[in-house]
Amino acid sequence: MPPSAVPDFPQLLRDAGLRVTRPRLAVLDALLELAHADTESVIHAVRRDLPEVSHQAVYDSLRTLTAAGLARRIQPTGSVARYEVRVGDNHHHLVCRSCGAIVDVDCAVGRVPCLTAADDHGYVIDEAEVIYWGLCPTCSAGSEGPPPSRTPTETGEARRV
Amino acid sequence: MPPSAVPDFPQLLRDAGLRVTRPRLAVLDALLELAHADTESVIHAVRRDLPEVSHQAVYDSLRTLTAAGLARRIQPTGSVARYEVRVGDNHHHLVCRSCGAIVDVDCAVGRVPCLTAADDHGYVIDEAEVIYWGLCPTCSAGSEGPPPSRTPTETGEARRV
DNA sequence: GTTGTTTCTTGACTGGTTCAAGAATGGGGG
DNA sequence: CCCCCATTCTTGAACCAGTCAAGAAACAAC
Repeated sequence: MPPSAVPDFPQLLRDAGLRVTRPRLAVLDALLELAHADTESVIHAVRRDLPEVSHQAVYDSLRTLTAAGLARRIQPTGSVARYEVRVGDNHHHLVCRSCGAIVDVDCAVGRVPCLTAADDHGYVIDEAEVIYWGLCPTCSAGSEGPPPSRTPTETGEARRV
Repeated sequence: MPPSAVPDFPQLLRDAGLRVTRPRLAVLDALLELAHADTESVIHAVRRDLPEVSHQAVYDSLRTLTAAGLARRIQPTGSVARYEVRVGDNHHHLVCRSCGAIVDVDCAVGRVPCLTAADDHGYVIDEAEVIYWGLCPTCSAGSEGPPPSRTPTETGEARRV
């Protein structure tokens, strides 16, 4: 993918066999802008362009885009569903136990990391999802108590792995 | 840990500074028996021993045990919360996209897999959680349609990684 | 045994997500 | 360029895992 090129969303939708609708384009724009947005954030962003879209349209679009592989849905334990546009690289996520902030991290080992499980139990594996848990710089600095901007996600003491 | 030894749950609770109550012991027994049980399954299992426990007691116990590190909570995207007793090894999970079945897999690479992120972004990382997604033998055999025993977790075509 | 704190019971409630019926819209064929 | 039909969106209600709150019961130290 050319660096910092704006994706041709209408074409991507057509390639996936989906209709090109304004809600879907607005949702894709919102995902591109927001990074790890929950559904509510997406709804708000979409309504800046299209004030009249229903929340249901956003839910439907997110589901359709996810099923088509244009978006990716993640849901760290204790969090609501979050979405991101699916870019070509296989990156993973780093989640703060205290404030829930999420950042992307590249694969630890080359391009395809722990993809091969030690024993596949007969499963046909198509994806390895990795979530690193810890404390973000802000939360680990003021140990314990800096006011979380989000609902603390099952706050617990950090455990050794 | 001695192989196939029954854990001394009362002692484990005391060591964690928790009171030894019958609901908690029953929850631990249920987790040991069930493996990746959702809350409803735990409630049913617990009520075989203690018919009168409230669902709230189970929720509280699961939260407390998780916070104390005696249990582990996982929540694959699209699924409800599931719990397992926390054993010493650092294993991961293999989830069927179609029927939601979950099995354990050992670490891919030695004992600590992709634990070290390529860039920690200043986070203090304490755990790496790996979920492999795919189709279980049953679901991949009858391609598409064998009646899922559970709610299909956001069924989508298998994607390449 | 007594006492004080933690935990459990009961019952109501929340909020993210889904369901359902009908209106609107996108896009290929005429 | 317009028509038509399947797909998609709007509206409004419902669902359900999980949480909150107040009082009763149980655990554990003395």
